[in-house]
Amino acid sequence: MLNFQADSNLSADTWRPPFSQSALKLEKDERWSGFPEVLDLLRFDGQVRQTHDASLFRRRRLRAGQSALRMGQPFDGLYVVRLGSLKTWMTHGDGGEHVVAFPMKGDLLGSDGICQGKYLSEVVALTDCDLIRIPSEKLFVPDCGCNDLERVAYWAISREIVQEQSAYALTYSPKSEVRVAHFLCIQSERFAAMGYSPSRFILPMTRRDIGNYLNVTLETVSRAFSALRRLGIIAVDRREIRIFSHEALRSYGS
Amino acid sequence: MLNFQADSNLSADTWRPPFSQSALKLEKDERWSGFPEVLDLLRFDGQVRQTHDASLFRRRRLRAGQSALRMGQPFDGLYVVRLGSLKTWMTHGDGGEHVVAFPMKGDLLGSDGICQGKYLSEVVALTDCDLIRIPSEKLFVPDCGCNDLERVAYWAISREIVQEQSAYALTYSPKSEVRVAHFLCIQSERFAAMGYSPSRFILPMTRRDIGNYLNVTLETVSRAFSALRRLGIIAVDRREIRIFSHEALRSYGS
DNA sequence: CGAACAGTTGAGACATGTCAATTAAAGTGG
DNA sequence: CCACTTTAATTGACATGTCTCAACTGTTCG
Repeated sequence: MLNFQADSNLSADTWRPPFSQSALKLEKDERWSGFPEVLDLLRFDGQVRQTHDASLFRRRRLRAGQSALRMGQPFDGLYVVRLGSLKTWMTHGDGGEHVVAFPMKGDLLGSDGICQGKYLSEVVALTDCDLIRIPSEKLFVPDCGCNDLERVAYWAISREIVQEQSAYALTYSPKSEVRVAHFLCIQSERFAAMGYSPSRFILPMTRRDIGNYLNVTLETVSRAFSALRRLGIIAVDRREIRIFSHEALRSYGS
Repeated sequence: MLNFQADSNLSADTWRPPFSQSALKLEKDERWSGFPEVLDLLRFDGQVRQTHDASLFRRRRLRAGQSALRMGQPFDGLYVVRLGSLKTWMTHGDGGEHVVAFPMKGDLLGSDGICQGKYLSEVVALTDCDLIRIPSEKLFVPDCGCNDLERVAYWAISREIVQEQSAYALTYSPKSEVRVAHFLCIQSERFAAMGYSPSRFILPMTRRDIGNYLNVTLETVSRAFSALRRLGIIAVDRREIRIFSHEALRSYGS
């Protein structure tokens, strides 16, 4: 029986939805983040002139289900995810909705709002979230452009492009099972990049969201999970995923 | 018989692959572009401090089939397409390739190279092309960040994000015919944005490229074209497309 | 406790992929 | 300039993968 039982204990580094109990209260007084924390969250590896920048950025907390950004809303800044998982989606003109990303800790929100001065996608919190707001006033300083923050922000935006291209390439596979396997690989890598276990994590999104993201139906996602489970590559229990062979998952279908 | 005959004359504003005869020779001496031309190409609608910026940017010409950017190559700047059509693709790890964009006049190339210092996708010219190089020296000036160019570049990068999201949403449709119809809509709009006819143009890419881009086989693309032709919505002759009803094309499948 | 939702699984319909044949166009070399 | 090859594109027949519809279970939430 490969299926992972929900009642067994999760290890300390297993990712789980944050603030599920009352973690929010524990840091009630920490409502600001500094520039170094932003750099750390973004995993910025370049050089900045003044690491002693004393700028403080206001945090914004969201309950699961709340909107972080609304489509059409005027651009008022970028957000860095400090904690939590979100879902970015666009309406497809004719009413159809399409999930385009699942932002997590360290990801940037709102970068699509710069060019038209308004956000062009909707971002909703899947779990309780903690965001750091980088207001447009600090981004676009007209008097002096000598601004480390601006440089870092644009570096992060370039990274967004890469991530989107990767995500786009994700949907390029003839078979849905391969797409799902690849999706799990990417999720695993992202959890690893955040410092959590790459072999055991809880997906914050529904099967329907995954299917929408991968352009298959939720039933197909479920069947793909079951197929991978039968092969002994993963274990599935609701939204909890355990990966037994990253190699098999990565090379699945090729 | 709706099928458009190849031997009939194309109107002046119908887009056709540039430099097909000897247009290159005509502007042999124009090897530089100024800042205003870059702004115009990018269709930048914001404010810049000094429109009298005398910066000149070197152009780079490519023959059809030549690479504009190679994956892994160190980042040395961004490029703005002045003329021509290109194809951006990524290798998918296991050898599979995926077309992620079809850049055209006014589009930005190389924005995925900033965050890791090397280009992460391959860009190849589908037609003869003329690019404007914006070197990284001019983009990242360490001594004084009061740089309009940098601001415009990042604005354009934000637009890239939006375009990619739209392209990603493109693949979200249950049926392949809908995807192909939507693809033609987008192409039409892009030709219109460049000042060409939205109702009559020549696709620069093969059916295989389109299929790869939309994640269907080339036969399915061909069948979708034929289906739309039989409905009287479009006419197809090789790579030349005529659109008889933009409305029908846009709302197809919904 | 009942309602709503998330998820799994099955059966059948249908769309798309695969394989193959054909045509037209474009490039190649004598 | 003409055979020759290669490539792009269309179309058909068939196999197969995915969607649709449906039933059922377990969980969550009021």
